[in-house]
Amino acid sequence: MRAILHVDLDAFFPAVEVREHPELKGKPLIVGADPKGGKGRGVVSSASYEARKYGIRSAMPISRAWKLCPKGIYLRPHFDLYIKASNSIMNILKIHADKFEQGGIDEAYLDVSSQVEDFDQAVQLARNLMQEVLDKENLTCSIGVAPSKMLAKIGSDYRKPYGLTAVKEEDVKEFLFPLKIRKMPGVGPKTEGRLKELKIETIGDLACASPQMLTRLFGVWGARLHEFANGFDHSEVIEEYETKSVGRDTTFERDVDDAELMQRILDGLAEEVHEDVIANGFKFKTITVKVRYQHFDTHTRAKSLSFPTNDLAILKNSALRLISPLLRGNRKVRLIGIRVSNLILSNQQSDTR
DNA sequence: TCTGGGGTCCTAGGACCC
DNA sequence: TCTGGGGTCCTAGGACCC
Repeated sequence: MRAILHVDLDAFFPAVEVREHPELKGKPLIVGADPKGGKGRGVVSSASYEARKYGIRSAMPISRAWKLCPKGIYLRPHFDLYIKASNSIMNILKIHADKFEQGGIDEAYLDVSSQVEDFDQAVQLARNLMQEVLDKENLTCSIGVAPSKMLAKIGSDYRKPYGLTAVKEEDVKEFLFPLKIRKMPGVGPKTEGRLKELKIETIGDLACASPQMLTRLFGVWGARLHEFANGFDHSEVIEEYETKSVGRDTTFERDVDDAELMQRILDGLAEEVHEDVIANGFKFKTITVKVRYQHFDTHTRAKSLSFPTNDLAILKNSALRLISPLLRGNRKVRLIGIRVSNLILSNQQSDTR
């Protein structure tokens, strides 16, 4: 029997802020960009449940959040605090898992198959974990218990906050089919729109759709969607991921057309990326720059070197050469960024590719 | 409503090699 | 003279996740 837990911390950033400042408890709290009286540029990172009552959600423009709830308490994120709290909690969870995979700052998958004799014991383990995290860290989480990662993830979201949802093998279809397609991990706004045009609204509709048609329209992803909808997901809890790329980008407070300013900012971003690369012992072969113009159309330019390097001067020069053509033509620029990929560990010899 | 910053994965065309 | 097929790498763009 396979038993997977997905643990998801409830409104994590605001919850940590409340823990540090108990007087904030019960207030509509919005962690994200500076709203600047409704003129701010940026988005909501995370909103407390009280703020969600006003319709405020993660990734919503902060200016819109301000209109919905001008009296809310708006905080800049304190990532150092969140990372510390996250690490403590992950260390608690890890102990109870055969295999452990962190899926972000506020969530993790645990394969607990050999820790339990049956499904009911897995549910009890989840219950104990929720209690242990609350006792030790004074933060709440929600957990999904299921035979697969995908179902566990949908489960953890099903009864938030401080909710436990267990989906047994024999109940999979009954649980899954009535859900909206958007609940499926990997179905975002675009895929939702395309599926709705095909009159596919629920996971049950998706399960009954022709897999050939889904593959034609969505490629390999379409085939997986169909399998997921029918409850098939054999993906494993992966202990270690390797970093594939390192990058930095920045959005200007106002759209700019000053090429010299942009060059200085790009140099600064290159220095930050370089620091990260050195700290992790990487070399890189590919450099990619990104420019987002005034109305959000975004372009990238990439160049692969014939050799891996970690040299800052090469990084800066390459980035400048790549970005220059994108900055001609006096278009106002909203964002610039730089990323390196094709990484190898710098203590390895160079022709590893 | 007007869209952050950190990433991952997929697609598709073209170059190039055997 | 009128054009194969498989594999890999590169580049640009797009969808998605937290």
